[in-house]
Amino acid sequence: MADKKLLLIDGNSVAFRAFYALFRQLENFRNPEGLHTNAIYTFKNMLDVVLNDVKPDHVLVAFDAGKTTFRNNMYADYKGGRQKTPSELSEQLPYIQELLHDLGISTYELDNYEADDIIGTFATIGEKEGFKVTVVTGDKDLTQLASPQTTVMVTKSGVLNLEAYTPEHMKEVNGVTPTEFIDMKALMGDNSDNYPGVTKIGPKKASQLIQEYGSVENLYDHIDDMKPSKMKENLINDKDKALLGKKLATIDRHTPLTIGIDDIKWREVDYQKLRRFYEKMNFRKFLSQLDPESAAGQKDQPVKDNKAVAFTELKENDINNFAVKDGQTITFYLGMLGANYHLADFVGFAIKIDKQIYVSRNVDLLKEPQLKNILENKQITKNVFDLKRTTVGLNRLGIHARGIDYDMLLASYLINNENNSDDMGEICRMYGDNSVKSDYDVYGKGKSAHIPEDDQVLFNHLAGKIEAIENLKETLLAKLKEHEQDDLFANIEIPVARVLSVMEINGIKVQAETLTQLQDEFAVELKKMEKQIYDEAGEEFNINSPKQLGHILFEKMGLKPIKKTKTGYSTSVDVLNQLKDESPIIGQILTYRQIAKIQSTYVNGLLDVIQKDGRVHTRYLQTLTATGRLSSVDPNLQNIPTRTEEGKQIRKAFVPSEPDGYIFSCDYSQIELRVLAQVSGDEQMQEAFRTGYDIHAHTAMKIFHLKSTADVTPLMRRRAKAVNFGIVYGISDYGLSKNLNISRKQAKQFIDNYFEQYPQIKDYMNKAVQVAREKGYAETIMHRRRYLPDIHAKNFNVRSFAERTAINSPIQGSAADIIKIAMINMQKKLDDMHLKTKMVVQVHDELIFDVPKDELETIKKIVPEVMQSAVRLDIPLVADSGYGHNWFDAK
DNA sequence: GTAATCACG
DNA sequence: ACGTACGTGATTACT
Repeated sequence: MADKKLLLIDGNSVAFRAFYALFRQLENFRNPEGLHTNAIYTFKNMLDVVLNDVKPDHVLVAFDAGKTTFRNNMYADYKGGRQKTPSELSEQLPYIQELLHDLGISTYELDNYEADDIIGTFATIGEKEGFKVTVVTGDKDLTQLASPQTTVMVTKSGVLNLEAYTPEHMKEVNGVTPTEFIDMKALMGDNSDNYPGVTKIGPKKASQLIQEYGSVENLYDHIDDMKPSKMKENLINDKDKALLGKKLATIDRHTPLTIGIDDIKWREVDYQKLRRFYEKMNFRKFLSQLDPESAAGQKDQPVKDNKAVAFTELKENDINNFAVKDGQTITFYLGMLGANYHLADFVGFAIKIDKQIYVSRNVDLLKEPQLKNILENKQITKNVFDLKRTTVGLNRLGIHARGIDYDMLLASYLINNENNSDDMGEICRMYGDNSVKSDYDVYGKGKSAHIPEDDQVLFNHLAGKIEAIENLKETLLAKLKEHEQDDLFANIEIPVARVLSVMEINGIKVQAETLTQLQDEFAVELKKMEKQIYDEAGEEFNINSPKQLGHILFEKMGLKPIKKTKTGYSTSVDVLNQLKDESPIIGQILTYRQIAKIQSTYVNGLLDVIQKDGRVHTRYLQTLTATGRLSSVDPNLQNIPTRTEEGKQIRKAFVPSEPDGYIFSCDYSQIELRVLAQVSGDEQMQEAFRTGYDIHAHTAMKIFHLKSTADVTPLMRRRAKAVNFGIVYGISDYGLSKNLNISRKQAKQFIDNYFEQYPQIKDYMNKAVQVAREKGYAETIMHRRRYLPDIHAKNFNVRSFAERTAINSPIQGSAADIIKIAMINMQKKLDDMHLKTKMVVQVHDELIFDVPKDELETIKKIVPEVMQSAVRLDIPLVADSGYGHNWFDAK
C-alpha cells in the first residue's frame, strides 16, 4: 500500500509570494466591496497545483501568530527592520483562511512560534508515523527539513513554479546536507531575518567551511588548528554571532502543539460555502469549475475549453448575398502557416458579418469583388488580430486593407508586454479564456507543421479566433482606458502598424553583385588569416569553435585565461584584446573573427533573403520588446555594420529603386540624452541642449571642473561620453570602470562629479526606482508601460537589475514613442504630397528613405522638419541627415 | 535547443 | 557586502 501523504504549507510566505506574483494586477483584482483579491486568487491557483500533485490525506496550512516569537527573546532585532506587510496583503489573509476552511483544509497558528516551527514539528511527527511529507513554502529556510521522507518545495519564479528540495538536490545547490544548512546559515547570517553571521562570510565560504568541519561547534573546537588569516580572526571575533545565528536558524521541531495529526485530515469540501465565497470574491474562473459534476466529488476540474463554434463554410455563391453598410464593424482573420507572412502559405480565413461567421480554406474567395470591397472600404471598420500581418497578407492577394482600427495583438502588448507571445491562444489564456488553441497545437511546429485536413478542426480553430477577438475586445479596451493608453493604442500603435506594413511591402533594393564581389574579397582575406593562424598555432583547427580555440590559446600556447564561461575559457573580444601583446596570433584571430562574422551574417545572410523582386522585405516585430522599440528580422536591418571599414562595405549593396535615385538617411542627435534632460527636468543639461553645445564636451567640462569646453581634451570627451551613456543605463562604478579601463575609484569619482553637476538627474533616477516600487511598473511619456515585478525581489542582483531597468525603460521607451510618431507623420506627409519617395528602414533613432532623383530637394527639407517636430519638448529635438547613391554614402 | 560570440542603437 | 551597464538578432558549434 502506498504511504499516507502529509502536506504542510507555510501560509504566510506563500501568501506573500502570491501577492507579489500578481502585484501588477493588484488593482484589477478587487471584489465589489473593494477588497484586494490577488493573493487569494493566486494562493488558490497554487493550492490546486500542489493538491493535484501530492494528493495528500492530511493537509495543514500554518501561519505566523504575532509579531514576537521566542526568537525575539534570544535576539531582540530578529526580523527587525523588515518592511511592514502591506495592508493590501494583510487584509487578504483572513480570507485565505476562510477559503481553506471551505476547502476542508485545516489552518493553525501558535503564539510565540513561527509557521516554520509548526511545520517542522508536524514534519517530525509525520515522519515518525510513516507519512510521506511534502512542505510548500516561499522561504528557503525550510529546506533544512528535507529528508528521505520529506521533500521541501520552494516557490521559484512566481508561485506555480516550485523547486523540489530533496537531500540530494540540497547537496547540489548548497554543497551541504539539510542539517548542515543550519550551520551554514549560522555563519553567513540572514539579511531578511536581520541577523548578521560572521563578518565577510557569504554563502560560498560558509558552505566550504561547513563541508570541512561539519558544524559550527566542531569548527570552533578546531579553530586553533586553522592557519592564521583575516577570516580566522573574523571567525574568532564573531563566535557569539555564529552561535546565536545557529539558534535563530534552527527550526524548533518540538513545538508544544495543541492539535495532533488526526486533527488535520483533509475533510470534505463544503461546496455551498465555497460557491458563496467565490461569488463574494468575484472569482468567475473558480465558479465555472463548480458545476454539479465537480460537486459530486471531483476536486480538480480542468477548465473547459474548445467549445464548438457555430460557422458556415463560405461558398462562392454566398458572397453575393453580403450586404455590409458603411459604419458597420466586422471581424476578420487571415490564417497563414509560419511566421514569415511575406512568404507563408495561406491556411484560410474567417470573417464575421452580421453575427454570422464564414470560413474557408480558399483565400482566393477574398478577391471576389464583394468581399474585396468590404475589406478595402475604410468606412467598414474591422477587428483583427495582428494588423500588420493581416495587411501584408492581404496585399499579396492584391487587396489593400483599410478600416482596421482594432488589433487584439497590439492591445494585449500595450496592456502587458511581459509575456510577449504573439499566439492568440496564449494571449486568450492570459485573460482567462481557454477557448482558442495555440497555433502550434493545431498546425504542429517546425518541419512537421501542416494544415489540418479535417475541416472541422481547421474551421473551428479559425472561427474560434473570430469569437475570441470579439469576446475580449471590451475587456482589452477597458484596460487600455484604465492605463490611459487609449491614445497610445489608437493614435500611435495602430497607425504605426499601417506605416510598417507599407515599409515591409516596399522593401529595400539590395544589389546581389555588390555582395558577391565582397564575398570573393573576404574569402581571400579569410584564407590568408586562416593560414597565418594555423602557422602560429602549429596545427589546423576550427577557429570558429570557442572550445578548440580556447584549447589552442590557453592550453597549448599557455596564455593566461582572463575570463571563464560556463563551459570553458572565454575567448571574447575583451579577453583577446587584453592578450594582444602576448602573441601575433591574437590579432590574427580578431581579424579573422571580424571578417568571418561579416561574411557569414551579412554577405551570405543577405544574399539568402533577396527576393525575386531584387529587394529584401524585413519584418518589424512591433510586439516584442520590453521597452516599445521595434525589432527587425528576416533579415535584421537594424544591425547592418557601421563601426568597421570592412563591415561598412555591406551598406554599399543597399541602393535606391532608381539607378539615379538616392538613399537618404536622417537620425536623431542624442535622442536618449534629450529625453533624459526632459524627464528629469535637469536645468544644467537642458541649458546645454538649448545652447546647442556638444553634449559630451559639455559633460566633460562639468565633471572635470573646466572653465570652458575649449579646455576639453579628446580623452576627457571620450570619458564623459561613456559616463553619459552609463547614466542612461543605470550606471555603476564597476561598469564604467570596465568600459573605460580605469580604476573603480576613478569611475566613482566621475559619477559623483556628474551627479553634483546635474543634480536633478540624480533625483530622477531615485524617483524612477521609487515610482516603480510603488506602482509596479515604469512608464514612458506616452504611457507605455513596463512591469517590473523584480523590483521587490529579495535577491540583490535581481532587484538591482529591475532598478536599472526602471531608470532606463522610460528613456529608451520614450525615444521609441517619439520616432514612432515621426514615422506616422512622415508617411502622412509623403502621401499628402503624393511623393514617390518610400520610407524603407527604421533603426531606433534613424529613418532611411528610397528617394527618386527629382524629390531629393523636397526630402532634404521635410524629413528633418517632421522628425524634429514629432513632439514638443522643453528642449529642441535635432535630426541630422545625409544622402548618397547607396546606404554607405548616405552619411 | 542552448551557449558563445558579435553585429547594431 | 552583494556583482554589474540598457535594448535587440543571426550564426556557429555542440549537446
